[in-house]
Amino acid sequence: MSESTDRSKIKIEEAKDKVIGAIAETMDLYGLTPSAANLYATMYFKDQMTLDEMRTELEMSKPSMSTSVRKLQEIEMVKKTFTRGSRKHTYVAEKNFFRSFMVFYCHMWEREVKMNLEATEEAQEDLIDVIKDPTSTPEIVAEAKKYYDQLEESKTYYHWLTDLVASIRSGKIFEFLPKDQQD
Amino acid sequence: MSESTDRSKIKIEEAKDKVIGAIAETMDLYGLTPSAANLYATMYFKDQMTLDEMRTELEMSKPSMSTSVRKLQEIEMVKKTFTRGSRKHTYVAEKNFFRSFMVFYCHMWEREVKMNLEATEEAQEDLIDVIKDPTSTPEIVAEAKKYYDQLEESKTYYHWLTDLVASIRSGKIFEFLPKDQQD
DNA sequence: AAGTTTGTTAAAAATATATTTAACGTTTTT
DNA sequence: AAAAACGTTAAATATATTTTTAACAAACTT
Repeated sequence: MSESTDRSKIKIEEAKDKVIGAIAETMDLYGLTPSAANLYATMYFKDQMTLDEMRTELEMSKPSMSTSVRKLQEIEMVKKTFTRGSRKHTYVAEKNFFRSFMVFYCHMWEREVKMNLEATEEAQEDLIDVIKDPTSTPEIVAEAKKYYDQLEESKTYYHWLTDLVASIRSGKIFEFLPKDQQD
Repeated sequence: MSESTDRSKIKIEEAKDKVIGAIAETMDLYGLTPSAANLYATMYFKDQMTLDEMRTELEMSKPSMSTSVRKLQEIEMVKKTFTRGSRKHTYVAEKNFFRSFMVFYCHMWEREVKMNLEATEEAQEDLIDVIKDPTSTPEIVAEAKKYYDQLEESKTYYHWLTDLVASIRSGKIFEFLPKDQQD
């Protein structure tokens, strides 16, 4: 193998590594552990990988790869694939960033809406009790009303988030914001 | 002060605490420290607060409040307000979730686009060098092309994210997804 | 059936992050 | 000018998270 071939191979690796670094840093910011972030970024340039290949490539322990890949499966950044012949499990990275975006943010936002809306509505019920209570002083009632209104107002946001999730899931958002707009 | 007044006050506090807990947990998931998350959620129900009030309310150290409030200012969840008379600084929480959404995600997505697009374009230049290099073997060229095309494809996503940020910043997204849609 | 291979679980070690205590520098009050 | 108030920085402590090593269980091979 010639030296210039070596140089080209090294240059390809360097090119990949630049992108791997950027993707991993981004994933890290999205709350993945460094090992899961690096793993996903590495898999982004591979067809498929086994646990042992991951361990070799990232020079990390097998349990670390095992937990990382499971976490990535949970958030649907990686899927298990059936490979006949080999006993080893093989995994494939999701390479469509639109799909990753959809799964990641929709999941996050739905959780947020559910949790906060439930708390908000329970709180509003409590506040209504206080407002209706004939023994409450006018000051107390006024305070309860103030918070009730603030919470009512905030619900607009949660409803909007719900709509946003729906429009992403259905793909309708791409009618408004097309995918192929240039620069 | 009567007992039923006490009961009402307690009920109001409970109502607030439910929402505070939910907001704080969400913020936590968004990468804030517990202390900053709790602080923001607490401030959500207050007109304004000084550092000492924060310390008393959350029963935490002053430096902890100081760092937390600075972090919250950075991401524009809290603003410093001028209060005449008092030497103490006063802070106000952003109560419009739409604005918080805009600032938080636009910042995050712009960072992601800048970072990943830069890395992608640098990588593509390297790959073009390899492809153009007359000493590269056909196999090497084919490999370089494969990665080049994969990167080119991914740019569609970054362009779309850029458009999404623009439509949120400009408010145009609300023409497509109105704020006041009911349930 | 004994011995491998593969992947996971559990405990331990390593690392990173969050929070507090103590010290400092400014500004203000007396 | 000395003392107090306020906020921040730096070092130390506490806590949580991540990763590894070691032990295990299940499936397969011989």
